[in-house]
Amino acid sequence: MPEGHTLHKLARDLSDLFGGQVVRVGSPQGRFADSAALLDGTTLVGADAIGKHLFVEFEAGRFVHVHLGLIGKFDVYVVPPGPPVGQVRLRIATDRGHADLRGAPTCELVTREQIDEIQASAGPDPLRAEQDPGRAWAKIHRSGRAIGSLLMDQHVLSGVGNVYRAELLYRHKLHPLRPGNTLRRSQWVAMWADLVELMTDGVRTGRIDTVRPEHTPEAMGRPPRVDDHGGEVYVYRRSGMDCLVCGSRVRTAVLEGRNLFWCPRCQRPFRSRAVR
DNA sequence: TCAAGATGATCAG
DNA sequence: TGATCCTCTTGAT
Repeated sequence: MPEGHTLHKLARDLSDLFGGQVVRVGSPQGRFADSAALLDGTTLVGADAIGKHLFVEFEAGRFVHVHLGLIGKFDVYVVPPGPPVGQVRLRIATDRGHADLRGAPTCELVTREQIDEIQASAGPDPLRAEQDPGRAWAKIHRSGRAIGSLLMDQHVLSGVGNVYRAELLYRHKLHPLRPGNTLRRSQWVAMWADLVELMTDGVRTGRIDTVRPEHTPEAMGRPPRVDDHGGEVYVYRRSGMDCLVCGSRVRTAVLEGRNLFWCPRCQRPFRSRAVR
């Protein structure tokens, strides 16, 4: 589930397990073998995330940059390592635990300067302190692009993926195809505050829950359900199912190659009254 | 056993 | 806009 909260939780877990420790670093699959050899037996300083980018810092100013893409996984285990299972690109290990990276399109050694470049081009990240949501607003309110597209653009906003996009738009009663330049600043301020709260919760729990207590199936007198991505949501991957609030069929479409989900009644075009 | 699909991003045309 | 990369799971055959 590689949205921003996943990477921030990973950074925290890696720092907790390996921070300040001399670690063994390897690449069982072999594609990161040369770089891993440089890091093997050195001290892992800590890890940090910027949006969907993860940076693991080692001594001597060496950083591993990981991007999980659509299918990558970085699993952290608090048990000593056993034989690698599957295509493990990168393994970090001590006698206390290990972490295995699989499927990531990006796993590379980078310098501090390269990290600064990535950070400079990234939009504000709701999960980092002292971020300026006004930088995102400056792009949104000048753009005729769909808000559903702008929210996913990592140069506009860092860390939001398909699930948070669908759910944030639902919670703010915004149709995903509504142009960014038709939004009011007050709407964006509320959306940013909501993102900070939802994503912070996601880091804590490791899942995406967006349904307000008054809208849970239990509160609405409906049978409980389980979403297969491990979280309680309003519309994401619920196409053809009934909206939890109004009962309309949730719709789906493809926007810029990605699946879009919305409720046609709760999220009418050019209306913005909040669900709350 | 095989193909499709998945919570991303980049590049060529 | 479509192709490509990366891996694993699920469902169809």
